[in-house]
Formats: sequence, C-alpha cells, structure tokens
Amino acid sequence: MNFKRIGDNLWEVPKEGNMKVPVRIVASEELLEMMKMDLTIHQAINVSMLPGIEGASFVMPDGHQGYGFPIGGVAAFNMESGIISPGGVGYDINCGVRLLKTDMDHAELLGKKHSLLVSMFKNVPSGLGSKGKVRLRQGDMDEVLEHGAKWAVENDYGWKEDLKYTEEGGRMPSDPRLISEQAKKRGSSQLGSLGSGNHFLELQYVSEIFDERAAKAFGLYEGQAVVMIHTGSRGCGHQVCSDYLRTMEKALKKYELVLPDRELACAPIASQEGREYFKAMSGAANFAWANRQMITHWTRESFESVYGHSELEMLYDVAHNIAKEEQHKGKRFMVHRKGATRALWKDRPEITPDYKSVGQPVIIPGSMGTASYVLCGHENASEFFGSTAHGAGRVLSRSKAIKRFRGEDVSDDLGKRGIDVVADQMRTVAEEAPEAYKDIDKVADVSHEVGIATKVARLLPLGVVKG
DNA sequence: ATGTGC
Repeated sequence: MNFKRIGDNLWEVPKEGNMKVPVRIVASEELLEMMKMDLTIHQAINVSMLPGIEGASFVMPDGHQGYGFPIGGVAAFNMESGIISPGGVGYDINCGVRLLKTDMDHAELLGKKHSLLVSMFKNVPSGLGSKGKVRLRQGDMDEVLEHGAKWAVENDYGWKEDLKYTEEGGRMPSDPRLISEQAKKRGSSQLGSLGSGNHFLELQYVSEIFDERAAKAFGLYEGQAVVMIHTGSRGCGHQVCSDYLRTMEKALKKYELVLPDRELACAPIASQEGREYFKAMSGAANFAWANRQMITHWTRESFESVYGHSELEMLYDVAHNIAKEEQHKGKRFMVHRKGATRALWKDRPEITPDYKSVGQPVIIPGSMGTASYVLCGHENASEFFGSTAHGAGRVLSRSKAIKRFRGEDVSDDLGKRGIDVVADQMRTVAEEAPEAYKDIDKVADVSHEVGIATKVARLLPLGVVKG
C-alpha cells in the first residue's frame, strides 16, 4: 500500500482507482503499524469510494477494524450527493461517555471507596442482557425515543443543568414510528442499565493538569475525584442498526449503488431510506442519552447514601458512535463518527456558553486500569471535520483476550495496584484486560501533538464497575 | 457493542 507521510503524525493513502478522496490517518509510526495488522486501512479505502464523500476518509489514532467502516473512522458526506450508512455509525448507536465532577479530593473518597462501588453496582444494573429496574408504562418508550435525556430529567432522573452539558442537549429530532417494535421491546426493559463489553462505571481522580486555563473553565483541579460513565443504547440501538442494514441492503439496487463491501450498505441522505435511518438512529441516540442520564442519577444516589451528600456536576457527555448534520467551512455535511469524538473549538455555536471561550471538552476513556483523558477541541480539528479519537482501541480481539487472560488474575492485578473491580462476569474482565488495548497515553499524545484536541487533564482509576 | 448466528 502506498503510504505518504504528510506530517509528524499524519499519513495519506493518495486517491487512486475508484477512490473519490484520499485516506488520511492520524497516527504515530507505532500506531500506524498496529493499524496495518488488520483491515483498518483497507476499510478506510473502501469508505473513500462512497458517493458524496468529501475531504478524506479519516482514521483516528485509535483506529481498528470494524463492521464495514473502521472504528476510529470519520467520514463526511455532501448533503445532496452523499449517502448515510448504519455501518458508519456502528451497532451501539450513541455509545458515549460522560464525566461527573465531585467536590471531593480523592483522599476523602478512599475510606468508603469499596462501599461506594458496591452501592453503584447495586444501583445500576449491569452485564450482558441486564434489565433496567424501571418499569416503563405504555407509551413511555416513545417518549424516551423522542425526548432522550430531557425525558429522563423531566422524570426526576437528574438536573435540568445536565442537559446543557450534553451534546445536542441530549436530544436529536426523531420519529419513534420509524423504530421497530422489536427495537422498542428490547430497549424498554433495558433503559437505565450499563450493559457489557467495554462499558463501565469508573471512579477516577485528576492526576495531572496540562492546561490550567481550560481546566479552570471545565472546573477540574488536581486531586479531584470524578466519575466516568461509559455506555450506549443497549439492545435498542443494536436492533435499529440491524433493521436498517437490511433495509439499505435491499435498497442498493434501487439507487444503483455499487459498493466495494456489502457491509457498507447505505442510501442517499435525501432518499426515504436515508432520512428514515437518520431519524431512527436519532431515536436510538436519544435512548442512549436517557440511559446515561438515569445512570447519572443513580450514581448521585450512591454518593448520597455513602457520604451523606452528592454534588456531582456534569463536565460533559460526548457521543462516540453517531452521524450528525454539521456545518464545516460554510457547507453542511452528514458527518459519520464511528469510534470517534466530536472535537469542536472555541466559538462554535454547538458549545455551551460556559465553555465557549476554550472549546468543547473531549472525554477519552482508557482501557480498564489505565488512564483516561479530558482534552479540549481545537481549530486544527477543522481539517478533520471537528473530530478526534475515542479511546485506546483494541489490539487483541475479544476471543484472543479470553484465551490469553483469566478474569480473576486481571482483577487481582488491578487490586494490587489499588484499583477495585466489581464485575458482573469475570469473562468480561478477561475480555477487557488492559493488555488487550493500545496505550491510551500514546493516543492522547498524538491528538495533542497534531493539535486537533489538546490535553487538559489526565485521570487515573480508583475503582471500576464492569458489566 | 449485542437475547455473543443464517
């Protein structure tokens, strides 16, 4: 493959053959080598052949192979000639993270840390197939799909201010009638649950500040205890993705779309199928925002019951798997981010006035037992449609990780390092062993050095609740 | 990621 180095941490596969744009990869030499080990680059090249793609088919530093599109992929499509694709968003629609700030120093929290984790584990249903503890009434699910985090707040799960610190205010326009009964059924019993895989609820503390000015604007300081929530739209988003992949596969002929890979199934943005998927996807995204909002509420209740007070304010809530209509350089695009984080710079209208003078908080979770980062969107990201990485990214598949590690050993090792693990299944702990992931510090460094989102704070784990 | 499959 023809790789051209175009910057310190920037590579290009030039446009040739059926490619409509080049592939651009944000990575160090080492991270690029990891991407060459699977189909990441091959998939990014396939994406560059899709109708209406503009700029480039991008791969972020944590890129790895996914369904059709690479994870860590960003692709922006012209609103007139472009397509929208469920594979460009992923199965876990609006998988994302939010960070809650405590008013406690981490030393203050340590004494009752284990009780707190156990309380959070009890308060937030977790694990594969886990069911929420809320019984939705007839019609409630449609309200969730339509109003997202706003529904949750109106039903006393959290504070009105939380919405201000959530992308899109925790709600995108949707139409519940475009979401199948099956997706609604799977979702309604799971609302307010963590799920499995890499999803977690983690107690962390700010171990290092890199940018005092941004940290101050974000309300972060060294030693501060924080809570990170990582989950998505559960079976609801999964079902929406499956449903519309099938719809779009059927529609390929109708729109005379010839694709390099069936997994890229898509439809023109302006077509009925395209518009319906976008609205259904938005409904599943709303479900995920409501989900994280409810988990926020129960986390606050856990703090309340263990420490007698809870002042958990939100830093921000970011989506990692989503398509959004956005303006870039005076034009509107359907920006697909799959395993990528929006990273908007200061003065962009999407950002809450509280952060407008510095830029959007970008929250990047590490793997279990490793650091996480808060970064700040920078104007350099305009070359990447306002995007950066979303996490460490796997190096070992789940199946390989299970063969190589025992959950009990992983948990013991973390325990020795002062990180408590409370998990539904030890199998998941093995799947999520830190060694199965890339080095988050290196991913954050590349984002920082390229200047697309710059480092504000490094967070270290104290304890984790796993599915 | 996922009622861990067509």
